[in-house]
Amino acid sequence: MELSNSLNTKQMERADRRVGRSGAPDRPVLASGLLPQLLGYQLRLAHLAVFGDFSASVGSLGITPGRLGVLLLVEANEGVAQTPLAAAAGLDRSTMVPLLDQLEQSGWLERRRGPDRRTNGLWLTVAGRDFLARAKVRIRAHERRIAARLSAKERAELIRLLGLLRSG
Amino acid sequence: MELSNSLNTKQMERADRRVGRSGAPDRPVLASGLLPQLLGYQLRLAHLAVFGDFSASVGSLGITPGRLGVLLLVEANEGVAQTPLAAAAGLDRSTMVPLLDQLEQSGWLERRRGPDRRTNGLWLTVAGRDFLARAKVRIRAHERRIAARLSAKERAELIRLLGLLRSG
DNA sequence: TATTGTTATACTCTATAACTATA
DNA sequence: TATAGTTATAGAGTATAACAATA
Repeated sequence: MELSNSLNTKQMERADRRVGRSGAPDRPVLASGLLPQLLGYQLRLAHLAVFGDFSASVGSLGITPGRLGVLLLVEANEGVAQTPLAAAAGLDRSTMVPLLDQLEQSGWLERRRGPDRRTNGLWLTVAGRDFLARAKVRIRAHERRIAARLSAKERAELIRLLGLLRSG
Repeated sequence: MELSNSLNTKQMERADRRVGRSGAPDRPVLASGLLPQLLGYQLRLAHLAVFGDFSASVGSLGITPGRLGVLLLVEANEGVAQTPLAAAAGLDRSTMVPLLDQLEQSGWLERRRGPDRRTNGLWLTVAGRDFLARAKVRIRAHERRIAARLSAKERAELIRLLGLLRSG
């Protein structure tokens, strides 16, 4: 899953500047050598462009893509404990602690003591639901933007090919 | 370019465990909610899988993908100064300093005083060339592995679609 | 004055190991 | 003993600001 590992604010700005919608990326004057022939490199550039747009769009709501991803996971699994949530997000459970602290401080989720009293169940607050509704508007706009040059068929084909890559 | 920002050893191992070739990824028991429908998320998973394979393959040579990328850029632009190299790699020039220190300590490149005596020209050493030759063998094997499930036509189509995404 | 490489410093994201409370 | 959450700590990768040398 690996929802975190997200760009921070500064990195978002740099990614934006480099690959954003403001026209041509400021291409290095340097030769790129072997790099452009590599599938992984092309994948990285595309990921960077898409993720940069996502970060800029979602970031202005005051959250990073990683934290938003965690919030979406909690939405889909209300009452989930921290350790399985961390596993689903591809993070260590110790890494999840301060991340959840922040989401809790923002008032978007809360920890409730579970039946097994070692665990915390995670629940969205009303504010958290409101926030997610607003975030999803941004997400939809983002999806429209990045897929603007693809037909529905091409979009589906891209997802299929990405899946093949992943299962390789 | 953004060659760095690479996975470290620990992250490589985790990525490997999660998406590697050892069979099924250990899927979270959790519902994934909105996430799987997002193009950016699918892109991220594919990138993670490919980058994990690349890291594992290249990492056993004692270098991170980010540093190897810088080495490839120097190969394609011998004599380049630090600042334009940093720009091409998407890094700050201050970030490039310790990175180049390491490559220099590994004996793969050297700084030579340029005609403008404020600058260092960067040059591969003989050992650096040898190393790159070995690394390229790994890179080719990696490309074969990740594209194993794609026909030549599909591979080309994937690159085309990724390009469309990027120029969106 | 401006630029290059450098240093000092700090921030983000992440992990491991050890602690505590519960089981 | 084992597990869940937490804390303390560390490391990788990155940036900004300020400095010395050179232009």
